[in-house]
Amino acid sequence: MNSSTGPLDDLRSAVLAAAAALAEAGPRSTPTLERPRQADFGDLSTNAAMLLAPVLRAAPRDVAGRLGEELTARLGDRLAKVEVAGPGFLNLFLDDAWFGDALRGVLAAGDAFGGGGARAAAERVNVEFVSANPTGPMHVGHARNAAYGDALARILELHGHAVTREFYVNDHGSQVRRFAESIRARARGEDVPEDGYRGDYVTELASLDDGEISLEELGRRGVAAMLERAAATLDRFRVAMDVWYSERSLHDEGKVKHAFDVLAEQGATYTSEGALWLRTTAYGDDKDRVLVRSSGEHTYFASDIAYHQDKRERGFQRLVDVWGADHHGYINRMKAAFEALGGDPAELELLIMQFVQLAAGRMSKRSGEFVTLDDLVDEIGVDAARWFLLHRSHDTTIELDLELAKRESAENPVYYVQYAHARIAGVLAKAGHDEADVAFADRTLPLEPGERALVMKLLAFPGEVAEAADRRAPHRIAAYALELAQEFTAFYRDCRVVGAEVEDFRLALSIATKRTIARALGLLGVSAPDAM
RNA sequence: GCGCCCGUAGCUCAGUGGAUAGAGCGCUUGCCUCCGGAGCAAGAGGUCGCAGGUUCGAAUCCUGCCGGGCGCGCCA
Repeated sequence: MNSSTGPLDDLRSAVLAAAAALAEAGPRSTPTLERPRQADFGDLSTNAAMLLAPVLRAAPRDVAGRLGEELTARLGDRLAKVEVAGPGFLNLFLDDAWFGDALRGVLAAGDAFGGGGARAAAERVNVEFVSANPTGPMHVGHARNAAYGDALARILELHGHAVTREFYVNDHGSQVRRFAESIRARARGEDVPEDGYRGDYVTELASLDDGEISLEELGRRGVAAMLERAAATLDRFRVAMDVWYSERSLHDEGKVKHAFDVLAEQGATYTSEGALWLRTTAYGDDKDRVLVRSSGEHTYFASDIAYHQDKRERGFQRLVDVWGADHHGYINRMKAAFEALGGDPAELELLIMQFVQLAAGRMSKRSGEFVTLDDLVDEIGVDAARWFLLHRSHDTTIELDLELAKRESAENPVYYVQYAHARIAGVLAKAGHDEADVAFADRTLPLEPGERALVMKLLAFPGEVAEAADRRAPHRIAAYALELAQEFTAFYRDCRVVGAEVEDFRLALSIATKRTIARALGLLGVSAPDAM
């Protein structure tokens, strides 16, 4: 737990201390400290007095007045002015020196800026995502899952957690057999079976079948080939998995048996109608679930339980699974199973990605019936694709019209953000500044509104990272990056940098902005070019 | 029928108790002697699905409806 992650947190502490001076119990909930919509409401505003009023049984505006006095006593000349406004807001006007120190703080934080604000202790986190079946190419749904899981991992890392990125490989079971049968049929020039795989990619794998090998071996080779493609596609999409975890290995290494033993010890399994069941209803599921079918075959659920038990035994403090919306009906049973294994259900997070809906009538021809991740990257590039997939909340469906996306890619806001970054690089080049020396003298000329606004926006970054991390919401970083770029552009419009009397300050501000844009884009896996 | 997600500007969507609800795209009108015009400024455009409730205060929390998506296998 850090005592301070920046000037905003110092102010927040001062507000809380001032509140505590008025009422020992403090406000009934955490006060806000945020940038008001209107400039004449000050640099920052807090609702602390309104939260305190019921506790003190006093009028909110009176409480605000007293709170302002307490705050003034604590902050001295850093606080240029306080005003009581509206129903009881307290608007804070900060001194120029405060902004100068704040900017120095941003620059001094260097690569750590934005991180270190973890509200909870750092954890070892396993993020399992994509996990596309190795029997077909990855489509846009996997692309969204990949972009989201990877960005979440990057955000959690900056936030201070130790993250493992993991891909669960479904290389076991009937689908692999059907995949092998499909390849063999193509190798022989026959039609694929009724329930087989039909894409051209299956035909392309026909050479794997020399006619001698077993169906099982052919399945292994087919899966290996598909995984190689998946890894290449993900690499191109800037996703680097740490672990590719084989479902088959769970069976081969006795981990399924082990998980069954753990469940049996807890008395959570029973046999009925020739099948082995897990009593998930004891943990909130609507019905019990089969682990071993009466035929003797294990269900997919059995593998998944063993997989999660293995993750627990590998010492992660938090497990995050990123699933597609079509799996949400699976949540209760997985949570139940996790609890039956002895796990704390709070340590298992099952995040559901809503679908990418394809605009009707604009399907890709290449893969037959869907737009693949590779298609998307081919058409609009990694930066635009990742931005498009990440800039909305994961729990809302997004609509993809590939033709429209192509046409509009030049108008994509991601380029606006990148442009701001490149423009700063241009300004620095013109000033002959190498970004090494970011020192600046204390201001004698008053700060311009654009300068104050830009510093404030920079200071908001650590809080945004914390929110994005805690709420598993990378899209907030995209929104922040756009706002920061807009704030810089307004500053750039109003404040001459090169040759200005306060050039040193403005160069330092520009550099801090450039780094923060690059960092925010980096969290999304989007590049920040110096020229475009 | 039950469960999960969604319903906010023409379109795509931010906004999980605070001041006059925002952005991008699209549309209208201006702006290239000016550090990068992939830009800037101004403007039009809203019953925040509907109805109750909680609160000093609700797009936000609760309840019930309506509409859309998805899921309810001894499939994976």
